[in-house]
Order: sequence, then C-alpha cells, then structure tokens
Amino acid sequence: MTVTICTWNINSVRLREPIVLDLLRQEAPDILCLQETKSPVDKIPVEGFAALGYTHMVARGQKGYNGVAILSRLPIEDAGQIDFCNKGDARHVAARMADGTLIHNLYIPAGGDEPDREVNEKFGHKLDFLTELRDRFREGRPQRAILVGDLNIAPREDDVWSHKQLLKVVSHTPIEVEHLGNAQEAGGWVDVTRQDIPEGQLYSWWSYRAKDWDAADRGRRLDHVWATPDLASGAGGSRILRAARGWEKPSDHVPVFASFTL
DNA sequence: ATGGTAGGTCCCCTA
Repeated sequence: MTVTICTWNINSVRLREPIVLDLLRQEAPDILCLQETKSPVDKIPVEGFAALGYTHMVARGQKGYNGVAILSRLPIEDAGQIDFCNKGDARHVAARMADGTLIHNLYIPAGGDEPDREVNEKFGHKLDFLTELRDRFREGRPQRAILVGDLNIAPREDDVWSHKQLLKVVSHTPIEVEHLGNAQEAGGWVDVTRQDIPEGQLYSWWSYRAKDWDAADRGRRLDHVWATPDLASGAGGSRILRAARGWEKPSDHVPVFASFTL
C-alpha cells in the first residue's frame, strides 16, 4: 500500500482551519502532520477534518505556543511524546500505524536571532534539543520510522536563497547544520526530499516580512521528511506545494509531501 | 545597518 504523508507548519490551526480543509480536499494526503498549532488539543477544530475522512488525530498542545498534531484517515495510535530539554513544550508527538510504522512529528526551536549561545539562550536551547535528539537515536537505532516536521534548519547550500549571506543567520549556521547532521546520522535517517529531488534550490518557507515573497524568492528549506533506510528505499513522489504560500491568509511555511510503500 | 509581518495573549512574548 502507498501512503502519502504531508508536513506543514500551520502557524495557528484555529486561524487557518479553512486552508487546512482546502489542502485536505485538494491534495488528500493520507496523513497530515502539523506544527505550531498554537492550540490546546481540545480546541483544535477536528469536526471539519473528520467530515473529510480524517477521523484520527494524535496531538499535543499548549496555550499560546508550539503544538503538534497528526491527522490521519488511516488508523493511528498515540505513541507518546518526548519532552525535549524538560521544558514541558509541545514540540514532539509520535503515532504508530497499523503495520507498525512509527511517525515522529517534530517542531524544533527556531533559536532566536543571535547565533551565539553565550548571549542568546534560545540558540543554546536549539542546540541542546538537537543534541538530545542525537542521543535518543544513538540509544536505539530507529527502524520502520518516518520523521517529519519543521526542523528550523536549512542544511544544504541549495536549501537557502544565498548560502553566503545566510552563513551567520540562525537556521543556516555551520554549528546548527552540524548538530542536525549528527542527529540524522545517529538515527541513520535518509533525507527523503533530497533523495527524490537531489539537485537545485528548494524552499519550504518564505518570511512574512518580505514585500513580495514570490518575486524576491528569499526562501529556506526548513521543513523536512526523513525516513529510516528500510522505508526510504520505497519512498518517492516528494514535492513542495509552493502555491500554498500565496493562498488566502497563508502560513509562512508550505506543505511538503512524500509517499511511502508500506 | 535596519526594519520589515504575523499570531496569541493579556500589554509582550514568539516566530
């Protein structure tokens, strides 16, 4: 069976319920992983999602910040969350599919503006989060697993509009790229998007602050789909729905898709 | 070098 998964930082699931419904109607992924839902779980507008067939949800939330949710039209069960850095943040949740496949939905801290942990504790938090992620994957190498989410790092030169101009900008600094690479390597994770689309500029986020995001095209690839090698070998169909950045009341991130043979 | 936009909450935080 082929399963299509989509990841999308929605920047408030309540405000953007209409475009979530649009995405589900137009693209009909089997599973949609959302980040930055910014909502307690019991206030996520699930009725409309269920009416379109997405009757399963595994989620974590808090009042004003963070929040992750996995919507599915296939049965999933709650596989728990990891409280990275012991802060009580809703930045991770996992779901298990009927065949045993584990799906991790992650929202890695943005890290603030200054890429120096001595003066910016948010940057330190981001690096510590990534180190903890690495250590968890070192403890037990994941199998039959998919990891998606807003990782808030654009690792490759062609994942940003200007490698040179972003080297000291949080999301593309060498230390962040190194930390992300260590976590990826520790778990044996394959970057499915780049396995499918190995060449060329690829972005999933454009700032709200640009005058004309489309014309300027100063994007970054912050949203990722990873899989363990056993699943990556049967993966394909990766794409990034750039058009969603131009939708009514858009998120600053767009949906990223991949399909898996399970 | 700077400020630009967006969302949520309770007047300022985060991205």
